[in-house]
Amino acid sequence: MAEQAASWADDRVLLGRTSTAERVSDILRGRITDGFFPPGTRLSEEGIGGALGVSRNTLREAFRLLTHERLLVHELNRGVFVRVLTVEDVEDIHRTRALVECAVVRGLGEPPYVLDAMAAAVAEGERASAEGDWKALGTANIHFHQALVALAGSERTDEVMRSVFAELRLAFHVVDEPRRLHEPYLARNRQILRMLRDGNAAEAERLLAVYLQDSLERMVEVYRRRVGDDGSAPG
Amino acid sequence: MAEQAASWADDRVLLGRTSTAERVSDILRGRITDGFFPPGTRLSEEGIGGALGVSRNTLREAFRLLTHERLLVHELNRGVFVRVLTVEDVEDIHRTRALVECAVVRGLGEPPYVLDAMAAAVAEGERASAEGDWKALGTANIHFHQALVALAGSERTDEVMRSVFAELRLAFHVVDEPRRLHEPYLARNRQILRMLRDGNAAEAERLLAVYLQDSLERMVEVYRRRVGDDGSAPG
DNA sequence: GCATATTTGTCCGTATGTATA
DNA sequence: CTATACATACGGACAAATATG
Repeated sequence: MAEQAASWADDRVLLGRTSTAERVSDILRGRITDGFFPPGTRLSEEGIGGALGVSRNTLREAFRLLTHERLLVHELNRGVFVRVLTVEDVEDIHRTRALVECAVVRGLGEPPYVLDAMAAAVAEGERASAEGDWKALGTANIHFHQALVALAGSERTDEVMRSVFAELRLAFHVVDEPRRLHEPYLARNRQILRMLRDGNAAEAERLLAVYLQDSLERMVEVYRRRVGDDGSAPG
Repeated sequence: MAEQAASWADDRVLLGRTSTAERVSDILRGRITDGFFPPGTRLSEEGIGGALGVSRNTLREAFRLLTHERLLVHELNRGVFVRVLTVEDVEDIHRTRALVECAVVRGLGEPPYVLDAMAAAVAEGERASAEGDWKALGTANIHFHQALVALAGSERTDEVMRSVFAELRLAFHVVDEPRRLHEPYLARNRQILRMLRDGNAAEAERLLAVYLQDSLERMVEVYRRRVGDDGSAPG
């Protein structure tokens, strides 16, 4: 434990800029989005703090950060848990996505557009699909939509949606049927990209709206089977 | 100081539900949006903690909450400051508003719409204007647009935009010409509300887009004079 | 440039309150 | 109802960084 603390200090000297709490939250965020801490898991202060060699106060700061990213829920005097999304959450996430993503496409100016990041995400998805790595395919799909949002050129919008997409990943870990959930959308992403390349933003927007509607329906269907209507959420 | 701590404890017994850090952050948020702590102010741990009768650890948690709401900026080993928005921030805020608010109006279904909250905000603005309370008029304008966003019925979108509007208020405190900044928009809000009442969402969206564009231009113009192009931001 | 005082970053120990077995 | 486990919040301590003279 003391040795761990020493290595932390070394890191700080090396890269200097971030606080201990931020680095702890980075680690935990990775564990959560990777599914190592599945939704519903309780993160005890003593357990995690001991394992990572940081004090409770520092760890609590990291918890606060992740709570505000909606990845953890904090129940007074009970502790923090990895968030379990309800069906209503999933629906609201898709509402927000539809609102923002379609507005981004509609707000595009004159073609041509800078589509490198979206093309890269499609390629990433094709690689993952060829290797049968469905979890990676889900990640690639999210990258595609993040790149789409980035076309708006708004830092705030990017950040907001990054957090929404992180929530979406929580839902992925609950249903855990990655192939059925992600494979059908690779072709659709490719199609949307093609429309944008052709400068046909209107058709791209239409495809995107249908895409999101379908995705929501399939998600809700599978989700209901898995967790029941109440979502068995702690809150 | 000890007496203050005792009163805190009493409060907790009374209303029971929220943590101390949350209540502290509520107080500080009020001080910031009221302009009591203007942008650029440094909030010392000792000073604030002593005044409010809470420990440093608790206060730091409150700071974290407000930092994630973008109201404070945290500089390593230097402390927390009330955020000073740059011109780029103001532009990005308006980009986000245009994207979301216009998308909300476009996404409205069949009329009639539930416009009570928007009507109440207009009435609030008329009252403030009649009394010459321009700060309150600015608040009423924000309430109008929050109510507009709420028409989408998305909890996440509401929360996201609440934070964006809180940032906007920071900019208000920098320019500090409240009448010039807020008075022209009361009539426009009334007009948008009328269009929605008539079920003419398309025209309402057009008016809204023009509104936001004008508002941004005026804001940037006044803002540049006040803080210079760099925004004199700490970060 | 240097020495000092101030402030933050991190951690610990502990008393109290709350939830649960 | 009691006992246990845990979270909340406080105060103190020391190192490290920053600000000040």
